[in-house]
Amino acid sequence: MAAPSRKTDVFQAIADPTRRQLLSMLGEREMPVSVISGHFPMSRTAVSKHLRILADAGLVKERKIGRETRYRLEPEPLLELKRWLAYYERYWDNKLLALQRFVEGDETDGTIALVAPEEDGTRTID
Amino acid sequence: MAAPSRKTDVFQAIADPTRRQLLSMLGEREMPVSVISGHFPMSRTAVSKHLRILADAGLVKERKIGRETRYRLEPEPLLELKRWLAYYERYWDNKLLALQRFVEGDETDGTIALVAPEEDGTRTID
DNA sequence: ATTATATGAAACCAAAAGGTTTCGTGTCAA
DNA sequence: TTGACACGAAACCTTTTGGTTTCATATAAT
Repeated sequence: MAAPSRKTDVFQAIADPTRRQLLSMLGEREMPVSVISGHFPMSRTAVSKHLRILADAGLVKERKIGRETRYRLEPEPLLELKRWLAYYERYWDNKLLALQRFVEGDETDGTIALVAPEEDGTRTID
Repeated sequence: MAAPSRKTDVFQAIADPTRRQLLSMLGEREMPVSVISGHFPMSRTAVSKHLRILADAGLVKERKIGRETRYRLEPEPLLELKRWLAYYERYWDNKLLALQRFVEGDETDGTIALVAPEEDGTRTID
């Protein structure tokens, strides 16, 4: 399955505080737009647009029931974030950090040598 | 300690692909601006601005050496991201998800009941 | 049949983001 | 001391973002 190459980037999607709030809200239960938007100090339409962005990133799924559209959390894309973050776990090990800084003291030309992850966490195939 | 209430949001800071690339690059070694910008298809000034944003988020630290400024990764703020993400781990447990959806089938009024994390992952003290 | 409800689409707008070029300043090298 | 280098600040421009209001459409309720 891999990454379904979504329309909107997950990193981009969660950058907005309103959208993060939406996610936590929709994690609890599926909800229709009007109910959701009741919790925000902005128009229903604005919330609706945020929901679309989240949907484009695969972070929420919509389901039509009668005249209402209900949204619910779809956590799977967050795994990409988790993967990205996992790389940096290694820096939380202080010993490794110390070692690295020690090495830095020597080589000062700025050449890149060590291995990096997929540089930006997105599958850029070049 | 806690959250030093940084000028720029971590979520915002990592939203840009260029900045994510910068982080992975600076994780490997400390580097001066001109060397860093050599790896990007944009002006040195543009890279410099991205570095400032990262610095404002606490994700990189700068150190002046002679006429050059070297930047290095400062991974600590990523812990906020990790904390945020940790909340959603619970949804990756399929059993819990199944249970929740079952419950949803009953209560359809859209009232919020369950406990949410800090809604948007930022320390909003009100 | 008519009216009310739930929602998305469209047009619009101000502010923020991401870039550029130009300029000033501090530092190193001849 | 003169020039080259490394860098940030400032002014500027274009595109994107986050919001608004208005309108159209589908469904539900009377």
